[in-house]
Amino acid sequence: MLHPLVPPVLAWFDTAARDLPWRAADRTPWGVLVSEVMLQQTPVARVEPLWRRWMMRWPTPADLAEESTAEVLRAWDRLGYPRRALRLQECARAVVERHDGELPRTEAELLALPGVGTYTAAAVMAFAHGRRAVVVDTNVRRVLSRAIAGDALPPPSLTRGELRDAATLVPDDDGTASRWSAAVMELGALVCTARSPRCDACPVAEQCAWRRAGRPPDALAPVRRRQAWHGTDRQVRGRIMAELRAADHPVPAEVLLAAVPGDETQRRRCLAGLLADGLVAALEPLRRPSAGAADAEDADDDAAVRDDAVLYGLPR
DNA sequence: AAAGCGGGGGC
DNA sequence: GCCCCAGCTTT
Repeated sequence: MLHPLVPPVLAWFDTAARDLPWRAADRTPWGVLVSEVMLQQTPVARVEPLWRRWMMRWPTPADLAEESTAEVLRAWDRLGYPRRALRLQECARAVVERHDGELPRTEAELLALPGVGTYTAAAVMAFAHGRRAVVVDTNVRRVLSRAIAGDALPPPSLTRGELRDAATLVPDDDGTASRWSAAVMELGALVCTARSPRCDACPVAEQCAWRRAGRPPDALAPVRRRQAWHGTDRQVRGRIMAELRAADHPVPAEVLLAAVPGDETQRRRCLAGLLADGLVAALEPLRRPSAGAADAEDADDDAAVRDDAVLYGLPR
C-alpha cells in the first residue's frame, strides 16, 4: 500500500525532475557518492560544474586515492567546508583498501566510510544502488513537516518522530522507493522551498496539512539564530585556505598571516586549527643561526620566532 | 544535545 | 544584511 502522498509526487517527478549529471544513465555509484558529499550544505547550482570537472579528472576511487591532497584541495576550490575534500579522498582510499575499489553495497559499509553519515549512506543506497532506504535531508524534512505535521519548518534537529514519518512513507519496493526518495527531495528543492513555497505548483497541495491550516508562520522563528560570519574564525580560515590554494610555493608564516584579516591571536588560532585538521602542512622549518648567548631569554618569544620561520602549504 | 565548520546567491 | 543550502564530526 502506498501512502496517499506518494503517487502524486512520483507523477510530478516524472515531468519536473532536473536533468542533473549524477542522475544520468551513465552515472557510477562513485559519482553519486561524490555528488552527495559535495552537496552537503552546498546548493546544486554551485556543485554541478565542479562535479563535472572533478569526475572527468578522477573518475574512480583509485584515481582520487592516488592524487596529492594539495591538488584535491585546489580542485575543491571555494566549494566550502574543505574538510569534506579531505574526507572524500580518505573515503576513496578506504574504498580501494577495504572494498577493492568498488563502492560497497550495504548501508552499514557505506556508513563506515569517512565523510559518510546517515543521510549520505541512505542516499547512495537509493540513488546509486536503486535500493529502498530512508533518505532524510533538509528538503525531505521540510516537505514532511508541512504536509504531515502542519508546521512551516522542521525542528532544529532531526527527531525520532520525523524519522518515523519518513520511514512510513517510503514504499516497500526497491525501485519505487528509490524514485520516491529522489522525488520528495526534488519537491522540496523546487516547489516546497524554505522561503517562498510555490503551493500552486505542488502536486499534494490539497493534502498538505500546513496549507490547509492557512500556512501559519514558523512558531520557533524568533529562536532560530544563525552563526555569524563576519570576523569569525570560519572566515579567517577560509582566507588562509584561499591564500594557500593560490600559492604555488610554500608560504612563510609572516606572509601568510599578513594576507589575512583578524587580530594576531585569531589568525594564529586559525592557522593552528587548520594544521590540526590536516588542511595545512608546515614545511621545512628554516634553521636560523643560533642567536648565541641571549638564547635563554623568553621562551614565548623564542617559540614565536621559530614559528615565523616555518613555511606553510597545502598538505602533499 | 550542541557547537564548529565555507561560501555564495537570493531576497 | 539576513537566510538558506542533498550534513558530518567531535565534544
